[in-house]
Amino acid sequence: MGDKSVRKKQYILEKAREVFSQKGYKDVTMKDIVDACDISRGGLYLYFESTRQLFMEILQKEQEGDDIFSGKISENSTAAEILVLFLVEQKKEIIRKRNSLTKAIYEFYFQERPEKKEDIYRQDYDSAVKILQKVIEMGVANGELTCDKPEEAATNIMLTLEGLKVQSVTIGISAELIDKQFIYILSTLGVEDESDNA
Amino acid sequence: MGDKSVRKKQYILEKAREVFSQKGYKDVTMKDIVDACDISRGGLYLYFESTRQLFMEILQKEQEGDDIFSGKISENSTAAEILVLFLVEQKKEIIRKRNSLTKAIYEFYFQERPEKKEDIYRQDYDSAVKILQKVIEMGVANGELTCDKPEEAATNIMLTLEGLKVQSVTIGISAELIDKQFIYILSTLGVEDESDNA
Amino acid sequence: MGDKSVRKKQYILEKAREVFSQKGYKDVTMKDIVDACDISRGGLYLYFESTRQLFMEILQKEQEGDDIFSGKISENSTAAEILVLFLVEQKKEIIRKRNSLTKAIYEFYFQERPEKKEDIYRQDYDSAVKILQKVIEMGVANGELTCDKPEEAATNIMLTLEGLKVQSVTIGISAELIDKQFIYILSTLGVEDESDNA
Amino acid sequence: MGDKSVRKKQYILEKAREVFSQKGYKDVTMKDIVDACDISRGGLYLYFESTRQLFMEILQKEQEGDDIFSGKISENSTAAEILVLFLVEQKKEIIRKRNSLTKAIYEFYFQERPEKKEDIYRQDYDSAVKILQKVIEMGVANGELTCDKPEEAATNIMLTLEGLKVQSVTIGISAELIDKQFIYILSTLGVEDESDNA
DNA sequence: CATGAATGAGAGTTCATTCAT
DNA sequence: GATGAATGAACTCTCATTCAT
Repeated sequence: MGDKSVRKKQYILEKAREVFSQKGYKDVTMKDIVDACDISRGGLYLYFESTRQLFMEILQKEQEGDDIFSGKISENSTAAEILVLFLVEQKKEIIRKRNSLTKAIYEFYFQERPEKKEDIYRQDYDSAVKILQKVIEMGVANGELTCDKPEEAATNIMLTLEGLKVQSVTIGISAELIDKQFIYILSTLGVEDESDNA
Repeated sequence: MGDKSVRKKQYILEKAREVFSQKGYKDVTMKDIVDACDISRGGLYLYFESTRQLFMEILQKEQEGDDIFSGKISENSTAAEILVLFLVEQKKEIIRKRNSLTKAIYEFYFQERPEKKEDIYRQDYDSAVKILQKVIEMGVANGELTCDKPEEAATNIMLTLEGLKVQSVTIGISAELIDKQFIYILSTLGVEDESDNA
Repeated sequence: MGDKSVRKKQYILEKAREVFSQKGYKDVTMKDIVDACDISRGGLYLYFESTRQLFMEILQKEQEGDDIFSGKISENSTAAEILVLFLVEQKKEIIRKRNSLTKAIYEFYFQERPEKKEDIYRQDYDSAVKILQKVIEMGVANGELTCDKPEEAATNIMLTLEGLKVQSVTIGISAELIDKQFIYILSTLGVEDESDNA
Repeated sequence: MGDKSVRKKQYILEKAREVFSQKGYKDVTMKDIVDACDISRGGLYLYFESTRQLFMEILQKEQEGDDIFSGKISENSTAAEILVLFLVEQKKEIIRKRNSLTKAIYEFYFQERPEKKEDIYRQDYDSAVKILQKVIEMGVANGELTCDKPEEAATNIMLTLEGLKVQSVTIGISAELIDKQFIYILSTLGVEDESDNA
């Protein structure tokens, strides 16, 4: 029955994900999950012992599914193209209301800081900064981009994205504002806007 | 007793502020406030009907006390000087652990979006963007700064700050990183670093 | 309201005592107490945080009410008379079914060993042994009793009583058996039986 | 499979015995047994329907294994020798922490009084009293011992042992105290101490 | 025989909120 | 105004017991 068990666990994780995306992290109770899954109180505890564990496993799955730079990057992509692809991907993430864990993730991190090893979110962030830095350095090397401080530039992009994410779940944000910011970021790197990024 | 009443209300708000700065928003219970103020359960309800109301009044007071650009700006200050002053002020805000409502504010905004009129935080944000924009435009006008898109630049500064704030309460952040970002931001506006910002 | 509060606490302790005397220690739940007192779930927690605390306070009260040697001992009482008085008192204690905490006390001590200071039961036991020893020594001194080892004799009396108590709550015991044992104990101390002890 | 079945049942009983000796009676859950035996939840129920049934069967086995007077008694043993042998055996029983069911047995008997026929513990007790009485009478007959009331003396020995057992699982007891009591008991029967009983 | 997933009752505990004093 | 005792809803977690496989 291990097979069935695994499927049920996945099922619970999916349903729980919906709950977290609707209610954030702190308000979610085991009862919410139980109701969403239509299983018994005790049944849930067979698979997960707390909302914390549930959430951490959801984050885990989330990251596994994600490829921070979608596979569409070809060998011949220019640095600017890669940056644009990355930003477009991020925009989708920021925009979507339904199914977004953004709020829940923040609430989770406000409350507890996981061990370094388990801290998937942080790992993702750090690796994204590094990759961006590489891309910028590459762009500078072949004359595409202008930038004195690739590391700071990369960090700045990530912080701006973080700011956008937060605003999207607090005071709200428009797609246009995101676009404008992306164009601005690219302009500080010497990339001039020729077309839309939507 | 109106006078006594007012003083008591202020007293409660002060004590409650401490509680919120320690525990964030969602974890705070009316009991926490009662304990912190050393008043009776029923007594608290005479002044405030919920933690929500308490928090909103704290935010209100907070804004009244704040002057986003500290009064130190003289008539002769250059645009760059004003920007630096502003950023230094923000850094203090981000760094301080004690007495910071940052986490509580985020948690509050995750949960409820107040009416526009009451939405002090948003109003502050909007006005800060406008002022920054003005300062940048001024700097561009007198040749101090270089910037094609003052509005986007101003917004970008605020978003970067937002990003820094969030990180300070999630994965943590170092004073150096903040400094580097400030220098980077100024450099994108054509201000070259000649000295420390600490 | 401190007065009312105190009275309510006493009321709860009384009702709880009944519950413990009926159900022993381990089976008693906070809900049992709540039901017995006809108060609300939360109400009980205002006074006691656990069945353990309840039970310990009951033991405390119990001991305060008890005087191990009832006040009836006159100046002229002989050692044998004192012993008989003591044993008769113990018999009452062992016999009574209703209102006896014997079972609960054992269950409590099986589970947790309180700090020495809080360990009222043990203190009582130790002091009883010492007093018995003194009485026996007194009796030996004035030729009433015969005993080479007063300390061991005193301990033996207490252990026999302990044995009787345990049997009374396990396999059961008859009043006659208790009497016979008392007579036997006295006879080992050289006191001959002239009358009944019931 | 009857054979296999029997072996499995015995296996469960052994493991369960360990659990009871560690946790007493009341705290033991079917889950504890399942975990200790490393079998399935349902599997356990095929053999035993409750912890009660388990415990009673353990007691049964226990008694079958026990011979209250170890086989070492020769034809020529004196009454005093037999008594000492018996007491030494009891001391071992009282002292050992590991594998002792003492606490569990008391908890069991506090909760339920089995039918006379099933009441192994009581049967053991009664037969021990009778045997002790016989031994004492024998000792008196051949001048070894002095005792007017052999039945009460036998009962007293058993009650003292009961008291020692209880104390060993409540407030604790030292080996020396046990020795002293044994010497005292023997002395009341006219047996003088010449050597150690350890 | 054997498994182990599933159920649901019930215990412990905390809190917002009310209300007699 | 002010108190704090009282209530009851809601949440977490554990277990005995059942049942499809």
